[in-house]
Amino acid sequence: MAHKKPYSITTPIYYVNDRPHIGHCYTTVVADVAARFARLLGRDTFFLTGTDEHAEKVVKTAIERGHTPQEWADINAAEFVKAFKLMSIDYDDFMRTSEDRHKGRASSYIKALMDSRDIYLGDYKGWYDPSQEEYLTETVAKEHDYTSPVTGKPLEERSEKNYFFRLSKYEDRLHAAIDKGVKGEPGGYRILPDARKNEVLGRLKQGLNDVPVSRAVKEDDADWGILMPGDPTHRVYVWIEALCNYLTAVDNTTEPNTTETEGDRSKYWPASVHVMAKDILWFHAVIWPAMLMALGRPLPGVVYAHAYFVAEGVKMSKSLGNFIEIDQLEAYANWVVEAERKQADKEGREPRPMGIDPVRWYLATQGPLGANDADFAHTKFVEVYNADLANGIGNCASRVGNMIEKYFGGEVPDYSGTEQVSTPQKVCTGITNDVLEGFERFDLGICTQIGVMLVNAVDGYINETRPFSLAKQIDDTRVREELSSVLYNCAEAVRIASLLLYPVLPNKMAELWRHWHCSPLHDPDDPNSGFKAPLAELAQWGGEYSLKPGQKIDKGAALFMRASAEETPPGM
RNA sequence: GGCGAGGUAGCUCAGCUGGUUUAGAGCGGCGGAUUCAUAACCCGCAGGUCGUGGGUUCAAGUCCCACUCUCGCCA
Repeated sequence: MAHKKPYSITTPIYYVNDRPHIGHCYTTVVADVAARFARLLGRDTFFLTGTDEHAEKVVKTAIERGHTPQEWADINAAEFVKAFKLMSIDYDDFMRTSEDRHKGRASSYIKALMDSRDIYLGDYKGWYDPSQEEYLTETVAKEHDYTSPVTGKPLEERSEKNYFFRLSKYEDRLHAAIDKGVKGEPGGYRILPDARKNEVLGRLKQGLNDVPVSRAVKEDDADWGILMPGDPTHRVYVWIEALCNYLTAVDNTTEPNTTETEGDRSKYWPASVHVMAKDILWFHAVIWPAMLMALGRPLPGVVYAHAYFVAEGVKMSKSLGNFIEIDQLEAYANWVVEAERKQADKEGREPRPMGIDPVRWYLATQGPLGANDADFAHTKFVEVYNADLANGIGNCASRVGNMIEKYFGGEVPDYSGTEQVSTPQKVCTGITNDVLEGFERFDLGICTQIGVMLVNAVDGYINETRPFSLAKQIDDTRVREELSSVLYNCAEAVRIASLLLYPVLPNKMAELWRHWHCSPLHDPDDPNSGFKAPLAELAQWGGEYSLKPGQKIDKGAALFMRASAEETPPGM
């Protein structure tokens, strides 16, 4: 098989002092959607996320709160775990940089770089921003009147011995690798989207300077973070240590050896894709590949830097305090729309909240995957929810299920009377390849669009064939046969569409499969339980996993009830 | 300040190397048809000087110049 190659994807590890917000969630949802597509395609998949914990500020905050750094990190890391659970993120590992496995292996990489003289001791003079734990260039420092551009607190002028990474040495090789990436040649890596690649190329042209990778340990330093191997007077900078997490998570045959519990993960390197927000592109597109070159490790396949979400048209910032935090996304998940309330009342059941899938849908389909920022706005959320989910896939599944229930007692009709290939079936052919192609380009949008397109095709087909009119003459054998095949075609096409929509809507599609008794999951109740077969087989029209004539289909409650922008979701 | 991207229907955007269109799609809006469905689905419409002003050309969103605005990266 052509695609048996393992697929591994990473998000950045998130700064543990942050509160999870839409930005973290977006990056992680994007990676999750890709990972789910990969698994759906039958790839052996590894999806890594985690938290970046060794910052000086973590120590500071911990002390303020009366915790040890580790306790404080534990508390906050748990918040990310919780947030990602809420978002239905199905990661394979959550790396925390305070874990031994990370510290041990990261140290060994640093040591290796020192041994190869890629890291050397030099002098560094500059303006240091303690709140951000970084040095600023003279111009930037001056511009901000020698105060922190972020917090406004005074900068410290520091001069110190520092270890440097010999980034300059890799200039040509980086350029070559990026070029190869563009051409799709082996040994290269791709920076996406193109606009970002051009930025990197442009900046590369200006030449590369070696970068400091350590700071001197202070008298009162808490023992937090990794010390420079062989030099306890220096501590490894957080960012360089953090980058190492991508490797430490899978390089698990080296010390501390964790293969016993994790299995050998070496097959998951290099990462297929590193996903991140644009602010840390440089680290991932230049410094990290250079480090890998220095370490003699293969380079990642794709470095993908998305743009930002803005809130209601306004850029999110600490000063405005307008970050869309996880609680707000949770409020959407808990939102019980008016229509659902009414419907539940009519049916005498408990009204159900919309769940997290619509939020995932919005993030995945409206998000800033390109170079431009995207907006998270309530009215737009409702519009997209209604258009794509309620009126689209939800309504389509509903009308098909309803007709099968109404005309055939809920049993999938027999379609054997047809010789012709129906429109929906035609639309379904080649779909697996289209998805595969889109996936290779990391074009997640195309992958889900194909599912939407299929749903549209079914809606159009229903209007053309008018099964509801045929049903009026259902006693006529020939009409009944035609009706049977029409509805079979609809249902089978919806089933195939649902497979393609699963990566974004795992919970809702699992729900649909339960109702239709056609779950391709190992455990129909667990959207994360894995597929019985790869998409190529699952999506085969009338194949092994298809809907079978005579099998039961339950209409079930509507997947997505229409919302109104007039309503206000809870928590807002 | 340097480098780069871009300004196309209310919104989000397609329009590759100039002449298949009377400049397109999705969403919203408006009208119609229909009833299996969640006032849903389907169909039609919406009259946008393709940022501004020049130029090249038989022919320019599609090339060139200037201007203007927005944005990204860097310093």
